[in-house]
Amino acid sequence: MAGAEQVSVRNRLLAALSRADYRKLLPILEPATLAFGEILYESHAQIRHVYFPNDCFVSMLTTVDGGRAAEVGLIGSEGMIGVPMALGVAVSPFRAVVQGGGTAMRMTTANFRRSFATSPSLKREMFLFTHLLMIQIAQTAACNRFHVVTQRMARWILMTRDRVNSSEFRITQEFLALMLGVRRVGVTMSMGCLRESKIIVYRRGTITILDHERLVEAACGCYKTVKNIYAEAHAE
Amino acid sequence: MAGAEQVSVRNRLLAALSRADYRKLLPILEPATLAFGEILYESHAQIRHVYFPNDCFVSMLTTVDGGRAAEVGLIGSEGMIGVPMALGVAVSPFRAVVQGGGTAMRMTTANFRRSFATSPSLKREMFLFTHLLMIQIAQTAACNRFHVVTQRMARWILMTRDRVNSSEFRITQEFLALMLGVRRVGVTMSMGCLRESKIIVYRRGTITILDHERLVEAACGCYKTVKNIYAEAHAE
DNA sequence: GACATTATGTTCGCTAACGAACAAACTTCC
DNA sequence: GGAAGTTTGTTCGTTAGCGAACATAATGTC
Repeated sequence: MAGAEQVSVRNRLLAALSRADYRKLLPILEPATLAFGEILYESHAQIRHVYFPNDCFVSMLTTVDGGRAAEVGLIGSEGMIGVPMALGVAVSPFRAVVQGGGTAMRMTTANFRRSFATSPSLKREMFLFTHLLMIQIAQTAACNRFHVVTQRMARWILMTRDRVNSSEFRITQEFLALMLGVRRVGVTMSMGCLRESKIIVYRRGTITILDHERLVEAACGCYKTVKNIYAEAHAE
Repeated sequence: MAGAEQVSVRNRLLAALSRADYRKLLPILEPATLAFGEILYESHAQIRHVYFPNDCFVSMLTTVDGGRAAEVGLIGSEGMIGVPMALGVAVSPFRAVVQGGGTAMRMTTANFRRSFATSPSLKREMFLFTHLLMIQIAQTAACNRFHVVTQRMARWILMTRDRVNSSEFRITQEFLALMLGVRRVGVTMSMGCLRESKIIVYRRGTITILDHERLVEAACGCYKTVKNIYAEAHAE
């Protein structure tokens, strides 16, 4: 048994559990190191583990036309990877790709099923997160419809900032373009604009936010909308 | 007590319940007639009833920038309106608008909470549907990103067809444009194309599908993708 | 230091869709 | 039968983004 004691558990979903439920989970939680680019779930594939990110974060992608993919959700320490399991489904409809490397706690689906049935606070927190993820996905749908690349990109940078909890992080334009479902040229242009306005700087795979406030202005309202809903849900 | 016996229950989620659970629900289910355009939930508003459509269907809309809205989900007799209740949340994140008038069974949130806790098959079916709705929303997000108006419109017509279960139904271009989040001009153009190709005909608020097969070809793959996932989920 | 590799920058012509405005046709209702 | 309202058709100039191709710059590797 791996034991969760070796790594500091900083997942906020786990942190919200009742003392009793958390104690029950500890022995079956094992720490896992997730590297950038690692694929946790392939689309339509069986879910083997449920992950609770500590300091890593993961993109959920949906593919269309058998090839092109777009990000529909971004999950960090506020949530979990494997939401379908909470709904009794052991197949992931999305591809889950590690976006920022780091550690996570994980447990097998078998262990998860047992704990889930007997841990009321785990149930409650996971359902709440499922609800929030659904809102995030829906907002992304509307966002994709109405907002221009610069706005969507600014939103993505902000969402990522919140999850790495740092105003500097590594990301290439190519990769960012993949997430947003646009050409790399579009990202180059948009990032050029933000740089010219001294809102961000970047060089070869690293972005640094200079002016958080103006970045929020540059982003569409979807950023604030979703962030507020997440915040309200945990204020109650 | 209204009693569900007066209206034939044709909701397929209810139909999938165990005999015992269904019996428990019958006395608290009341029939409701829903008219086109009726708003079941306003965004961020309290959920008072959960609805199980018999022959009506309902759009879930997300707004951005405090005004413009886009449809993120379409729900008919295969599902329910009020998914957040299954996740323990009594506030609807979306606006729910009746798209096609008809009847539905409904129950109050208080009654729902009681039944939900004691009806395993209701739980199972509602979680499954929550999962499916999430997939539909995510697919819409990617669809909005990649596909042109004609494809998205064709997809919408097909999805609606499946829910009214008829190749002819009433819808104005103006309204369709609102759902897709595009200008009415765009819908006029796209529908003109489909008419020219003899795939559909229409006149003042009524669409008729002439060639179902070619309409599927004109639509993006998102239609088939989601439809197959729904079908597989109920084949198990 | 030379070289391959990766990341970013720039250009081209083209198309889908935008906002705005107006015209025409069909219904409804008095 | 005429007026008002609703639905559909068409046009205008403008813009964001597309696909493709190529140029430059930074980094790692032997």
